[in-house]
Amino acid sequence: MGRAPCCDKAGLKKGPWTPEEDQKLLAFIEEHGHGSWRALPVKAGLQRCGKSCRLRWTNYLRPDIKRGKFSLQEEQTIIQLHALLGNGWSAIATHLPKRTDNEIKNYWNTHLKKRLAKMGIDPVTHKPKNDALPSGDGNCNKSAANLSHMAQWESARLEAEARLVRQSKLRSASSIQAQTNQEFTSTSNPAQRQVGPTRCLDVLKAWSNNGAAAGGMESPTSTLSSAANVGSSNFTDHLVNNSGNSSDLTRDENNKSTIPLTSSSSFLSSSSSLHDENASFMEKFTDLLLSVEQNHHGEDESGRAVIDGCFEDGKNYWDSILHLVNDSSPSDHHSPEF
DNA sequence: AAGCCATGCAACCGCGGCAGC
DNA sequence: GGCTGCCGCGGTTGCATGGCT
Repeated sequence: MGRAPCCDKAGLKKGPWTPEEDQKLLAFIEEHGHGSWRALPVKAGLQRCGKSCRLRWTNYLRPDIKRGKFSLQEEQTIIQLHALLGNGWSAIATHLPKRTDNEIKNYWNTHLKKRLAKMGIDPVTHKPKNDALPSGDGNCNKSAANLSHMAQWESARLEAEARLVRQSKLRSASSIQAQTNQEFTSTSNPAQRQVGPTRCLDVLKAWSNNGAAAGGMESPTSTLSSAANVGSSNFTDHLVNNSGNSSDLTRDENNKSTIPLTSSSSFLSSSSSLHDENASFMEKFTDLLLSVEQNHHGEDESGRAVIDGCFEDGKNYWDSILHLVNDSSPSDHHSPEF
């Protein structure tokens, strides 16, 4: 079964794009916008299928694309968002301005996945590979359940935001030629502007404040599947109560769940000092990443030694991050309230 | 210098979701 | 409500490049 290939017609070119083709595509989109991708190749005089044109535009020709090496902050954001969203590259990409989902996906597969593996962390679950987490007491499990519930919320919210971004882009597509450069370079999309790379740290801080640092905290994704089994908890009650009025909530038709869309302002209380705390956190997490990076090309064993140093006494990946959060937070008064 | 291998990245492919009819 | 076509996403492939032997 399956759909017939969109461009199986003879005469349609495949493979690498030539500068001439790029120029044609660019010129056409700048003048007319892309409109229907299906019809674009003919109008633009290109012997390509619409799909190929869309891909070339979104992944390469778009003026807002930032190329080159990923910064450590971007890496951290990717890792953290991947822990929440899994392989939701488009959703992750909405939180990394100027990066495409394809680029992020490639970077994950070629760099970050390997690095996490080298750190002894399963890149899929973001848990230590030979994880032998103690079952802990009831409180610990409860905290884990609460926090995983939170992670589920955050994950759903991020996806909803990503969806809004996509819809917004669709709406603006028709007028793209009038604002091409400005729109893409300034990230005028409100949803996209709201969501800075540091927002994911809110979740980490929340985990921290919910006793995760007490040890044995699982990664969000690792518990997502079980989160649905968690009943209404104090935490989630607070979450709903504190999420502002009902206008802050929107119904996500795909996820069939109610999701706070006003970003961290409603989901987690944020304060100006959070940025400072994040900066401090980032510095320490950067050191952690760098220590791995510096051994990236070295022997596995030497690299492992550094990793062991970073994760001594069996503390897992998330504990380390959470400890960094704690250490970076001189006062938890500014932390999310629940 | 040549061959081999690993890596990175651009591009393709197939599928699912959604909207219009 | 079912069908069809389009778009976008995620997985995968294949080529280019650089490093090593």
